[in-house]
Amino acid sequence: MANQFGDRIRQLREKQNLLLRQVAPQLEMDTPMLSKIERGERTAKKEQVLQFAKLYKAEHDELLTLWLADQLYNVIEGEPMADEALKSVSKKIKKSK
Amino acid sequence: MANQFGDRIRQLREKQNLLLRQVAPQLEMDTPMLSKIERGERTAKKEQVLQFAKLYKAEHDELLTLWLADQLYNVIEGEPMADEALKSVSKKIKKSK
DNA sequence: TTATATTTGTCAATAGTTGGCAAGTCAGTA
DNA sequence: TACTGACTTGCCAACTATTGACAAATATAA
Repeated sequence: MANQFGDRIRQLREKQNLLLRQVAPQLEMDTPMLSKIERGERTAKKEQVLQFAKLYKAEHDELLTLWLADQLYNVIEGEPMADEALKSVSKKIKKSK
Repeated sequence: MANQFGDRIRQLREKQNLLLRQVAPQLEMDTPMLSKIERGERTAKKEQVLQFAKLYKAEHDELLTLWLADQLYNVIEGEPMADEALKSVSKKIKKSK
């Protein structure tokens, strides 16, 4: 499973010398839950991505991109046609702009 | 919602002059269910994509790509960072090959 | 050991999905 | 106006997945 988001928020937390138990309450979750999110065992919800960004003074866009990428990866993981499908969606998006 | 897959299998069915009630039983589903899949109200499961391909003598790869693209689209629909996320996943995939 | 940090396991509650039926619409025909 | 055939809509019970929370286990350091 992909976990770019979790890896990043762990990195941010450690860089700021914060403990799980210090951060978790600020996101209204318990310590085990935050641990799971950082390790990719659970996924953060979208609103929480924003909260993480604020808390760590990180770019919301960066975290959101990682979070989205993880979800996309879960869809196409192991799929032989993954590349084609990704291209097709990219095209579709560009048109809709 | 994206429905490239549904549009395509409807197109295939109509091209071959088949009725919902003729096709549905071959996929072990009822007529309303097939109608819903074609209109994108429900999503086919992966095994069914293969069955559709056989039934309509279509390329499995083509249908699978459309089916995947629909799912990807649902993840990034309306997301401002969609493009970045898609690119990031494409890169990641190429590396893992 | 003891204390602190993190991870693991489990579970009930909740939310989401599935398959199927009954009833509905719609178009064409008599 | 009915009738028929093709498709769609609405609904719901059964099933599956996800959630949040807790206790307990493990790890790390003094």
